[in-house]
Amino acid sequence: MENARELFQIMTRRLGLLNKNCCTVGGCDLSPAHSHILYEVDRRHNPSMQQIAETLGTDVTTFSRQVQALIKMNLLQKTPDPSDRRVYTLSLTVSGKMAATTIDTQMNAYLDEVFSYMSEFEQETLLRSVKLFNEAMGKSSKCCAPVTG
Amino acid sequence: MENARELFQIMTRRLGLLNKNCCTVGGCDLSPAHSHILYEVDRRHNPSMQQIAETLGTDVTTFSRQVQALIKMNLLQKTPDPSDRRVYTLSLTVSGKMAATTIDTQMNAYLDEVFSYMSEFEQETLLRSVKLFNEAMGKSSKCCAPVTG
DNA sequence: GATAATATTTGCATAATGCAAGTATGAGCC
DNA sequence: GGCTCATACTTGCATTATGCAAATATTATC
Repeated sequence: MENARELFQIMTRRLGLLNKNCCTVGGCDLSPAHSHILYEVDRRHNPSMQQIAETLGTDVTTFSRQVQALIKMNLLQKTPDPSDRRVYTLSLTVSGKMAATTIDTQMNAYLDEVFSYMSEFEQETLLRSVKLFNEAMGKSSKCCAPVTG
Repeated sequence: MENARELFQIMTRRLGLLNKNCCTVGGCDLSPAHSHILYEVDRRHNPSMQQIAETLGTDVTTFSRQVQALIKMNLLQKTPDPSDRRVYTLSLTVSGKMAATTIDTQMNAYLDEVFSYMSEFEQETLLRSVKLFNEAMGKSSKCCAPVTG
């Protein structure tokens, strides 16, 4: 396990599995895709549908349907933007906010458990490194460019 | 962007998009799922179907069909295990090996580009940290346990 | 040699995806 | 104002992906 790609491949695979497992929230069984949407809407301020879809790299039509599903589950709200009536603004319902928080807590709990196998110093180094890595990816123009954050 | 989950969420999203983009290899347009299979078969020695499916966290029946698709694309081979005829052993064809290598190269090239926005020291620290993190996840019993490597 | 366990495949029903086309609103220009 | 074009979002439709239950074939157990 020497080259960079290898390390990241294994890591993302594991985190992906984690994502699958951590999405069961109070009866509702959220797919990773749905969980990602809640996460992203939560961290933004009244984003439009298009913005979130682009950020997540999802086709808008697929995204439209995912949003419909989340609305039906009473986790998401769609509000028409008064300044441009073509646009819909997304926000979490109370249940949606709760679901997002629960998922976040579960994920962090799992990460804490993993961190227990690392020293304090190693943890901090890891988080600092990932932060720098994210920033570097943000600067890169090659691909994955639409992802902000 | 302060808690651990947040950092990893953003990172995996970006790397996921990268995976999507990097899978176009010589005409063949591989899905991330297919690419993961090639990757995993490549790094193992004649694994069984079950082993790979479990490692990737995929249902065996879904996996069986993914394998069929890759065989049809002439990237993968299925050989009956002489010592247990229930078992099929997977291996890459020459084209499959080539595809896997190409993807690996593309991914590493992209990562190199990203690394250009980081200092030598930061890169090394990142890779060392991720390695430790992977090992820690391997030790964790909570979830994602089946993933070896 | 009968029964249980394992590895893989197929049937089937469901869900996810994305392109093309449709609707509704806004912007630019005469 | 009114025509044309661009934009934000939704629906039709065909394709693909998914997973459970059941089938098949082989091996292990007793």
